Amino acid sequence: MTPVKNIPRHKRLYEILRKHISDGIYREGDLLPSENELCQLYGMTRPTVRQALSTLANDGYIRKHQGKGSIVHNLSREIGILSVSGTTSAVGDRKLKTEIIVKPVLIPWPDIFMFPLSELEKESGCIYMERLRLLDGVPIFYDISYIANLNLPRITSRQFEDRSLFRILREHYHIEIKGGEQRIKAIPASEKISRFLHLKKGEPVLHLERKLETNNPVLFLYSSIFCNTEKYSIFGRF
Amino acid sequence: MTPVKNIPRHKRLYEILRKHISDGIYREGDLLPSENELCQLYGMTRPTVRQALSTLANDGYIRKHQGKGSIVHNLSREIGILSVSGTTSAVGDRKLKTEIIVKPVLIPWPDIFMFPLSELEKESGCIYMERLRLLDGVPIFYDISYIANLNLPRITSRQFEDRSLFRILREHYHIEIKGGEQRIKAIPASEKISRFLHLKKGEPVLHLERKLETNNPVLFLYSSIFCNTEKYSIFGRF
DNA sequence: GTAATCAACTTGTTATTATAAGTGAAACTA
DNA sequence: TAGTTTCACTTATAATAACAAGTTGATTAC
Repeated sequence: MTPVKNIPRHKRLYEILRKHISDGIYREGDLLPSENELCQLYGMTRPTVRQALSTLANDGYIRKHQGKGSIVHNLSREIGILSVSGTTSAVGDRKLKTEIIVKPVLIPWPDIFMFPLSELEKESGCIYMERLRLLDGVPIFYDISYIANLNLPRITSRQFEDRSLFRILREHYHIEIKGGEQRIKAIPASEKISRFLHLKKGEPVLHLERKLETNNPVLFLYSSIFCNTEKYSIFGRF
Repeated sequence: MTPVKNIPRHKRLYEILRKHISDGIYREGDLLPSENELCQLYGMTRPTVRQALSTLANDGYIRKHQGKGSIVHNLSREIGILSVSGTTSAVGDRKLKTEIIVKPVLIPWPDIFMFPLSELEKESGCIYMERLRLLDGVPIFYDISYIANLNLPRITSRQFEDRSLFRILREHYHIEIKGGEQRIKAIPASEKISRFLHLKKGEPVLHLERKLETNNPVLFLYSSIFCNTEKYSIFGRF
């Protein structure tokens, strides 16, 4: 199997440029090479290049200006979980450490769940886990994940310590996140949450309920995330 | 002045389809006409149609499936201020009533501001206003807006009651929102905020700090928004 | 009846070509 | 000098073409 070269060219260019931006080869405010230059550089035609640039712009890495060029716009490095977009999650994984609180277990779905579930999902049961994510040692996210138990053999016995859940799903099960929806609220911290996030009970906590869609049209990831936004903000772009 | 027909075809198709989805002509789960059918229907070629569909997909109105078609995905009707994208704001303006608390006034910028300001902005002063936005009579948003006083004659004397700020800027000043960034936090309600949002002091409030970019590269809109998320959530898609 | 195959449909990818429109700086004019 | 025009460059829009790849349902073979 040669899974390498089947990636479309515009996606490959997207990844190259995104990496260059992340790595600082192109820096904030820089003008990217013009579309025609990119065509020459990477041996593609303009529609292909434009598709890559359009995705980059959509993900907030660049901003396009007619008559001027594409300007790098990478100042998003707060906590970017709002944008999972694209093939790789835009989170700065570097300093974000993950602690498993409840290892993946197979349980029945909760009676009342934050999103409606399909029959198929209900039947197959739910893989459940709880994780705490720390930034520079400070607990920031308390993350409760739910996944339907659909064609995910041995997932409950995998090592989640360092790798992100997304990466495991991609590398072992060829599951890619395609998009999703979320609800955001400000709520008072419960006893449990306040303990994990080092807050007083009742203090404001950001609560996200997310449903992520995958390339498998019947498989969704659900998560309920509690954020301590005392020191950090959630950052988003649109 | 004939500002009508200069709108590109893909944008026009985008607006048509978006309206049809909003109006319920195409309903949740429906399959949109195929790309080739849309070509025939509206007399366009496939790249043009595809661009419109791509924007729709990006804004969350449809979801595309290779080999299958484009499926309407309109279940976003919570409070969609997270996505300003496109030519019109995706907010359900219908039931959202606006109350002016502080009419637009020209003031100097606050000494400490939530975003860094350019010299040009600092010099020109700041148009300031406060608005309360109610959904079905319940106060949901407390909205503090800041705009640099750049080529916006007579804006402090305009009627903001019903129309949205965005619409006024578009219709009178040809200013379009192109994108932006925002920070989200959960904070305890201050005395003032709790009064306006009908909450107790200290109760959790969602706080958004937004910087919106416009088609004028030196003009930005800033706003600080406090949301009562007790009954409603902020809804987003990605 | 069941399973495999195929055909007709869908969107995805890519190349080619042409023209429009915005930007910015150099050249030109008053 | 100050203002204007022009030009070379950028991205935006749009049509045309061909083939790849995923989906679905009907047909066929067993």
